[in-house]
Amino acid sequence: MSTRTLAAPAAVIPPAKVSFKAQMLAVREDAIIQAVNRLLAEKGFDLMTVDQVAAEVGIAKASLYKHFPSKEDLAAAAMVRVMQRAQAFLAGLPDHARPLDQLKAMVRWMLTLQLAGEMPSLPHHNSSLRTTLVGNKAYLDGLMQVSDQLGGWIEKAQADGSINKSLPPVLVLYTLYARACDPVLEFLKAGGQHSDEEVIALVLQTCFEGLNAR
Amino acid sequence: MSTRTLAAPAAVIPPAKVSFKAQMLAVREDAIIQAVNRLLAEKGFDLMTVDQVAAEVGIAKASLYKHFPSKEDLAAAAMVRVMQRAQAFLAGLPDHARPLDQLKAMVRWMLTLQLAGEMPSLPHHNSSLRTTLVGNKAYLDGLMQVSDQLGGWIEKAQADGSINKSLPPVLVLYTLYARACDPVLEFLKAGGQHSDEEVIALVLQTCFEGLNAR
DNA sequence: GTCTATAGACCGATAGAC
DNA sequence: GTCTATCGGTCTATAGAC
Repeated sequence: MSTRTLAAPAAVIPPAKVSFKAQMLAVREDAIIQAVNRLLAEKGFDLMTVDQVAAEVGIAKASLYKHFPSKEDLAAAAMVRVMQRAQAFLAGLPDHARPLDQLKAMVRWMLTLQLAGEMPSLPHHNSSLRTTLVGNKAYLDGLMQVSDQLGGWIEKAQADGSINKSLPPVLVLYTLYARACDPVLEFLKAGGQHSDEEVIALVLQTCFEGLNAR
Repeated sequence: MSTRTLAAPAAVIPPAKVSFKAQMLAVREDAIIQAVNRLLAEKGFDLMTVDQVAAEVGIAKASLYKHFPSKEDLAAAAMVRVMQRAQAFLAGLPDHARPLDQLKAMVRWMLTLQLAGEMPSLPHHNSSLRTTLVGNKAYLDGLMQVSDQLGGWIEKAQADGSINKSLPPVLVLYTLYARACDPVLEFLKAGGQHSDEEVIALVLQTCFEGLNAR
């Protein structure tokens, strides 16, 4: 990651060589992060071992530590990637849509990610992991940007009357974020009575419409 | 536990002695379970060590294994206790209330338990733990009874029009259960802007009323 | 004196780190 | 590929009850 930002200007060092090395690093790092992401989604942080990551990528465990100094940093890198994907998704949304629909689209994206087994699950407890995440600027920046975007839509949606004005915006934001680790998805999927699309539609409905009849 | 069910009739063995030993065992078992429950709520299963449990109870680790054959069984015992508390709470509810209010009362109870730091948090991943739980009759029985009770109220609430009839009852049940590990509580509490009672009221509202304006 | 339960050392495995 | 720490689980010497 830092190799790219610290790379010398193209005029000083032949761009092809630097770009090649950088590409190599980037490609392998991406493979690592993808493996970490998948394993985090499948087993969670605690049950994921660094050996499994190395095995899945097909490299030596020691090579992992050339890229990431600890298991916590591996998880953080996966979260950074998720944030980048989230930002990319948000950037691709049509900006003329209703704020409520933007929010629903975002939640739908998170639910889809979770059902696809690509949503990392980190334990809320575990102080070392939290410390690493809080100290990761890329992650925090991504989280802040996403939160700002969503927060803006929330306020707009409350202003236009589509979201309950009496709810604190931060509650709405947290409630949306919580869908990223909603166990209801897993339960419903395990029941086998509904397709993925139905599961998503149901959870979206309970999230925005609630359980009460209208 | 089996000592009591296998105890000889009072006429054969002095009841005081048996009762004393049994009481000792029961009291200590309860202390163990209480400690496990607290540690499970505070740190989660993976970060809880049996040494910590022994230290908190004030007994030797080996003594723990006189009562429970494994760490997983410790967690299961804590869950059994939670289920018993849930059943006791349900039994204490006025049976003339509206089904919707019964459900809300139950969710409120779960949220209160969580805020009090008494709701064990178990990792959904972790096959050995799941195996132990599935094999624990007391836990399964408790879960089934609670689910039957809630399921009955859900159907009644849908029949009387207070809960959305288009939602599968099992979705409603899972959505209620999910409040037991809702990260929104933790987030809101960390924000420090709301009292516990406000947090509970807000989460209850989003759960039943949703985020949309009515 | 015997028997049980305890305390605390101890072991083996596993996983993170280098 | 090794080193070390940690943790789940066991073993043994001992203290205290009867």
